[in-house]
Amino acid sequence: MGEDSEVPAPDVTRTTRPRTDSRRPTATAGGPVTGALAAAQASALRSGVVDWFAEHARDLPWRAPDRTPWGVLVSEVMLQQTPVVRVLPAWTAWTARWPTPADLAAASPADVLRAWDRLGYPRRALRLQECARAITEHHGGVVPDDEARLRALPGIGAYTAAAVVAFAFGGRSVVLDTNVRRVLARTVDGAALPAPSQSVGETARAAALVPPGPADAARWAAASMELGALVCTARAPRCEACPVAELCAWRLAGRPPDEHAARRRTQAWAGTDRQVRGRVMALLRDAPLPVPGEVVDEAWPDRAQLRRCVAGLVADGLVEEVAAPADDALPAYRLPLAPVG
DNA sequence: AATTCGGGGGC
DNA sequence: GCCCCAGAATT
Repeated sequence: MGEDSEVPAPDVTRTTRPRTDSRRPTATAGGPVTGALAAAQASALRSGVVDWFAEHARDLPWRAPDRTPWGVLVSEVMLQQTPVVRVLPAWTAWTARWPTPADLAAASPADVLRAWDRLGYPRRALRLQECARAITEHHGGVVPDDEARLRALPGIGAYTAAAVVAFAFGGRSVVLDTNVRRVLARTVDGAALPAPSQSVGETARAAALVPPGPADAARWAAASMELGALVCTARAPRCEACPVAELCAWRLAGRPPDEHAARRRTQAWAGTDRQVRGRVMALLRDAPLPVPGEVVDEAWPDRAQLRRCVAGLVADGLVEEVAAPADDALPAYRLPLAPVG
């Protein structure tokens, strides 16, 4: 990111901004779509964010002109709950090694899981390979460009399908990720953070904000996400650098605290099955040969929990059991060599 | 609607 | 230590 933190001051000379005295009706996220946001206000929001994006967009590799739809899809799956900075090196190595869906479809799951490394949620890696196989077998090796077919692929949910449509094909879709949710919660609803769970009304409101033209819609999607990632951040929002601070309901209300704070429970980590599973996966990733059960047992003090987790990993297709070398020995474990299906 | 599922970095 | 991160699938 060569861009430094100098952000041009908001263009206060532009006087076309509509008066804001018509106080925004206290619309909840699920409130009426039309009328929740004046048309002029919506227009100012979109143009402010898109113009800002034109100057401040990061040049991420999956945005490069030579990107492929498959590369975009891979990036989106990797970015599901994993920050950009950690995805960057993994994505580069991954796309160089498996440039097409057919390449990934033919790989060994063990290699796939090792390349996934510590991006987290390794089942995403397996689903991505299943996705590659489905594209290879059912779509002639070509990434579908419509939301319905994308949505039907393994590991592709509402967000990712919409994102691929917009970022790989420049199509029109409703891209509503954690960043966009937060930007709209603040600018439109005046809330510090969006509600813990995404509502139908919230989706409809986001849909109403998407520009009619495909190119504009795709640009709005990228721009609103980028604003959330770089300026309108969850922790320490940089309102002084925000292109739409002048119309942001949250800032105008004095940045009130999060109403849902009490209901947000942070995911426990220490001692959970997720930690144990992660430890086992790390052990097997680093092992060139099957690891004897006796060795796996040492990976976690609570043996019952450990064995339960290993069984879960086997059931999930993330780990393969190898027959014990002797009758009185435990089976060994390794990353799966061949796809299950 | 609520749970499960990794891992790391910023604060 | 707590919180969050370009979510999806399952129950």
